[in-house]
Formats: sequence, structure tokens, C-alpha cells
Amino acid sequence: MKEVTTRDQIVAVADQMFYQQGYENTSFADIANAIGISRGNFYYHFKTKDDILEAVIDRRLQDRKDMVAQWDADEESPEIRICKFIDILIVNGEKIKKFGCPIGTLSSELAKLNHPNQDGANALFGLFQAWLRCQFVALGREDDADYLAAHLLARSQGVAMLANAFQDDEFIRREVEQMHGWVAAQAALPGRGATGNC
Amino acid sequence: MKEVTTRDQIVAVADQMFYQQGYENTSFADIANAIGISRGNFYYHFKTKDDILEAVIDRRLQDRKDMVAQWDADEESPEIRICKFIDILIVNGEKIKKFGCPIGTLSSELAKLNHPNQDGANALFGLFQAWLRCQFVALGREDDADYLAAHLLARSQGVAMLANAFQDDEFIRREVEQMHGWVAAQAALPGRGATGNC
DNA sequence: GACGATTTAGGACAAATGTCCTATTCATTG
DNA sequence: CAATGAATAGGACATTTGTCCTAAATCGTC
Repeated sequence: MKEVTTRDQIVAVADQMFYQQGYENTSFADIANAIGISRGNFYYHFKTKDDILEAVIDRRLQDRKDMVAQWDADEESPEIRICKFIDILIVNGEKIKKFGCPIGTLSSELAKLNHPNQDGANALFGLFQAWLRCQFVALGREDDADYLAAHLLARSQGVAMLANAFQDDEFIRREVEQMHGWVAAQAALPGRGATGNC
Repeated sequence: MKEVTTRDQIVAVADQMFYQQGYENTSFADIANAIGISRGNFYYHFKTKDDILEAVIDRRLQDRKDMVAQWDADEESPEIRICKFIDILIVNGEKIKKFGCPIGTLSSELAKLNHPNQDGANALFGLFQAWLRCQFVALGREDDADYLAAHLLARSQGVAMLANAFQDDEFIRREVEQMHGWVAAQAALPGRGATGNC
């Protein structure tokens, strides 16, 4: 029975609003109103807006760590695990169509703001990059695991971006299908295919 | 001997600043200071900030139209033309590393702002989509030309996004190489390969 | 029930923003 | 030169922003 603290509420709502409206376009007042607390109370929990962003990024990092940990625990083949990553595009398809990828759009926004927390946002990319890398190593592709991970990350980002711009479900489905095929092809290439974890 | 009007200066500087700092994060004062005109003078040329954005989008549209028109005029094969599109990633590599893709990041920002000019920004995507489509048709791939165009657009966007996040030149080069190979493979597939324009 | 610490409400504050107005300067034309 | 319209400067204006302060309320503990 975990109690929901005001701080948690703030971070949760900020997470959502930063995603849907952007970081800069979300004000203290927006978040306070959404929760139903006073603007002043805010300052007790977070001294600056940047502090909130940091907490939001930590939250997202934890979320994603939990997600890949769950995938790892599922004891499937690395190929299937990679496909679970790809399938995020379909599972979260509606939100992606409306708001893009939460990781990519945040990274892009902070880059333009030249924001001190850029590195934090990019750590989200790094998390998936490292995890995907492990999966490709497990597929026996240790030589270019880094590149394959980045490649898949980039393709996912591109699909999210165009899905957002064009509002196109069919395009997402088709790209996901293609990427599944690509993963299978990568898996078939070398002889190895070990299933051990990183 | 084209005289450079104040209006042109405003649009040119706004174009650059919207790209480098984002639309919302660029103020009237920023643009005015960069040019050296008073903030008040601004209102004479543009009634609202949205009007400036519209002019910037028109400018970008014209720029890109001129670019593809030049490519079309070069009388090369569609395969080479498509590669010229891909090579934007290298030609503009430095800026892309710093600020991402000007089209993708604008589209993404306006989507989050739910801005009335979203359609304008997406027209930039549409321009390239249509042009790429023509090239794939010329390659004899009329059946899936739409999809191939969107696919390549998405891949480029993904590369730009990751290049921006990771500041990685080598990744750009490798992806561009891969895409060149992909285009060649697409060209080799069917027998046709007409070279006529759309 | 009383006390101390935690949490909250409400508002103050300066700075910045988009918008808008007016007076002045500049350039063109008769 | 005179006069008309275009272009510019400077600033007013209300609003919103992030930040910060203080007093009130709430809670746990003795």
C-alpha cells in the first residue's frame, strides 16, 4: 500500500505534460492546476523547474529500466526481445501519433534549449542503446552490436517522427513488420546465437 | 541587384533562430536584436508571431523546392537523385549534429504546441515525400513508391535525431552508406527503371 | 491535548513576452 | 520644395513566467 505523495504526483503529472506539451511550454501553473495544489506549494518540493525535469528524467529512466528488466526476465530469445522493443511503436501507437516519441522529442527540445539536462535526456537513449547492444551480442553479432543497436534506435525514432507528422497507422505497422524481418535476418547471419545475458 | 528588405532579413534571421533555438524559445526581441531594428518596427511587417512562422515555412518550402528542382535539372538517374537527398545528412552534418533536422524538429515542436501552422510544417515533409515518390516511380517501383519514400524519409529523420543526441559523425556516415546500398538494391529489383520525370 | 516538524496556501516580485499605439524619419513623386 | 505614404523607433500595456517569502494548516509524537 504505497501512499501517493504530492511529490510523486508532481513528477507524474509533469512527466505527462512535458511529453504532451513540451518542457518549455509547460508552466508551474499548468502542473499545479492539474493536480489541484497551490503554485506556492510547489517550491517546497522543487526549487527550480530544472529540478522537476531532472526528477522526470529519473522517473522515465526507472520506468524504462523496469521495462527492459521485465523483458530480460521473460527468458525469451534475444530476437524476440528486440521485437518487443520494436513493438513499442504499436503498443504506444496512439500516443506516438499525437506526441511523438517521449525520449526523442525531449532530447530534441533540450538540445535546442541548450539545456543543462541534455545529458540526462540522452541517457534514456543510452539505456536502450546499451540494452539493444546486449541483445545483438546475444545474437552473436558482437562485432557490430553497437552499430546495430544505434541503427534500430534510429529507425524507431524515424518511424515515430513520421507517424507523428503524418498521423499514419498503416505506416507504423508496415515499418514494424519490416523491422521484424530485419531482426530475423540479423539473427540468421552468423552461426552463433548464444542466449546468455549481458 | 536584389535589395535586401527588412522583411527579408526578419524572415531569414527568424528561419535560422527557429531552427537553432526552437520557435517558442525565440522571441521578437531576439530577432530584432540580431538584425538591429527596434521591437516596434516589427509590428509593421508582421502582426503576430504566427505570421512570421508562416513566412519562415514558406521560405523553407521555396528553398527545398529550388533544391529538388536543381536535382531534377541535373539529368542524373533517379538512383543518384535519391542519393543526393540522402547525402543532405552529410552535407549538413555539422548543423544536424547541433540542431537536428530543421524539418523534423519544427514539425515535432509545432505538434506539441498544437500550433495552427502544423500543416505548413508537415507540407515540408510532404514536399520531399512527393519528390522521393517520383524518383521511386522512375525506378520502376510505382507499386510501393509511396511507402519507399516514407521509409527513406523516416530513416533520414532517425539518423538526424540520433546524430543530434549522440553527436556522432561516424554513425551518420555509416547510415548514409547503408542507405546508398539500400537504394541500389531497390533499383535492381524490378526490370524497368525508366528515367522520365514525374 | 500540546508541541514541533512537515506540508500547504496565497500572494509578492522582477523579468520577459506578444501585442499594439503614436510620433518621427525617410523616400518618392508631383 | 511640398506633400504623401512607407518605414522605423520607442515605449506602453496586460499577461505570464519562474522564483521566493510568510503565515496558516496538518500531522505525528509525547
